[in-house]
Amino acid sequence: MARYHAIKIICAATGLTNAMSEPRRLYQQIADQVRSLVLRGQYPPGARLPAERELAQQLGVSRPSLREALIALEIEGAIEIRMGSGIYVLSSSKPISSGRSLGESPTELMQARALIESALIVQATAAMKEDTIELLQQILSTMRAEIAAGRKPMEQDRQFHLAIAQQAGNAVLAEIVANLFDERHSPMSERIRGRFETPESWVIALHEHEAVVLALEARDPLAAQAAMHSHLTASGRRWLEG
Amino acid sequence: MARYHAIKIICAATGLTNAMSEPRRLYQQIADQVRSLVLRGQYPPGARLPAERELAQQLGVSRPSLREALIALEIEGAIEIRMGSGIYVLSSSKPISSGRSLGESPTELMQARALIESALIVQATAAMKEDTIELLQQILSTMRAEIAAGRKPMEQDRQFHLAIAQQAGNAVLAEIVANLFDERHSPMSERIRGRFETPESWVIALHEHEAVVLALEARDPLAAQAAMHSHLTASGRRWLEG
DNA sequence: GCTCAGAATTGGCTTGACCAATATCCGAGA
DNA sequence: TCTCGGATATTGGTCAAGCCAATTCTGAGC
Repeated sequence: MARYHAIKIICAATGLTNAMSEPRRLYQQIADQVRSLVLRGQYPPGARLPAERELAQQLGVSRPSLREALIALEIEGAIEIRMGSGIYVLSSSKPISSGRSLGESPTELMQARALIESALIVQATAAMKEDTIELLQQILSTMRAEIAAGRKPMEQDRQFHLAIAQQAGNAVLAEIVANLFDERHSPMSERIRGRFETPESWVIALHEHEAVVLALEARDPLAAQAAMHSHLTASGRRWLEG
Repeated sequence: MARYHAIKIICAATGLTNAMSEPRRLYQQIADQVRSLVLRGQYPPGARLPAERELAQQLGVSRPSLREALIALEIEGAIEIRMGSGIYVLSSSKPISSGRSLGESPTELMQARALIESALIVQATAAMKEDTIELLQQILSTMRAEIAAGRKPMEQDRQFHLAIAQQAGNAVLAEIVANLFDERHSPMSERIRGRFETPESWVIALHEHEAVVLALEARDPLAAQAAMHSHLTASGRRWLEG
């Protein structure tokens, strides 16, 4: 009884409906709620959140469920829980304490990709073969079809970046590029991802990919580097800001 | 009552005493327990863990506490929880850059390091703090002493590259740099290494490191990039050709 | 004004229960 | 004998209420 009530409240506040959103676990929804409270500036860094009992009641959920969400946020590094004292918002910038390398920030992940793939594509341009360019164009073609069909061309995206990396002829770098790409879909990252995967954002991403291929066709290393760097930084922004 | 019993059991199994170990939260201790069960091979990737109720009883803790630990492990990507089905062990999450293939090609490994660290040091130069430069000089100083004493300043070498990587302020990139460095000491790589580690070659490497620091002191990104790239390619040559 | 003990607050953890999703089993029908 | 479908058991998801422990607050006594 109370449960359905709570979910309804949460979904309404999040702008989701029960029907379309795949039923995420309650603690994830609660974590989103609390995160948005913080991001909304209602609780600035250093501030203390309401007590667990109160916050649970305020969100219409039970205390154990709230606690699960708080643990998730604690692992992310968004809050700090001090026994007997309260729940405190940490500064969004990475806490000095570190240690928890688990909380890899999406920002840093995309920065790393931008740095590595930008440098890589310079070498790849020099070694670029006609075959590879055709492959890239074919990937883009499939990407267009997927978008038109309302699907997410995630796999094509991966192939695109991997094909370029492989063209540089260094298996170590290619593996790093692949791993960094896949990292975006780790459980951690999935959770943080907002509603960034709209059809519109994929269209924009498609155009950025096309710009990269154009530079490659022209055998222009610097243009390719600029296009790739621009794509990955923009992609990171979309990912985070929705 | 039951609670103290549980903590005692856990601490005994973990080899900790209540007195000396700062009392970590229970869910963290439980997560460690489960993690060790998995690492011990008792539950290989893909295997299903006991049900929550059973596992909780087995570890001597309550179900909510166990659930908190499972959520932490789920976020880490160590396990997957499927509603109504069970808790499954995921393939051990790989570090961002690792894997057996890395060590198999020393040439490519050093090329990758050259590309990444060269790009990285450009950003690091901009963010370089006086403290870090002093740290680097201190590392070089120790390096000189080690060489003079006839030892191999391997650890100082590692610290040097890591300190620069960390200065760029990106944990993901820093981790990659560290992993690539360590990769050189994999069994495979060790075997390939020739006479590389003569005192003379270490002296040359020391001078290359000094050139990097000089460029950093001058706040000259391009010079730093050139020095780092030159160092790593030369280092790769020495490693292979002896 | 300061100190310190006790009360109030707050997180930590447990017990017990019910709901919902999934898996399993077993019998009816082909 | 095999297959299919539904009843049943298993398993995760969530809630309610309560007690313990750490911290903070309060006020009496100095």
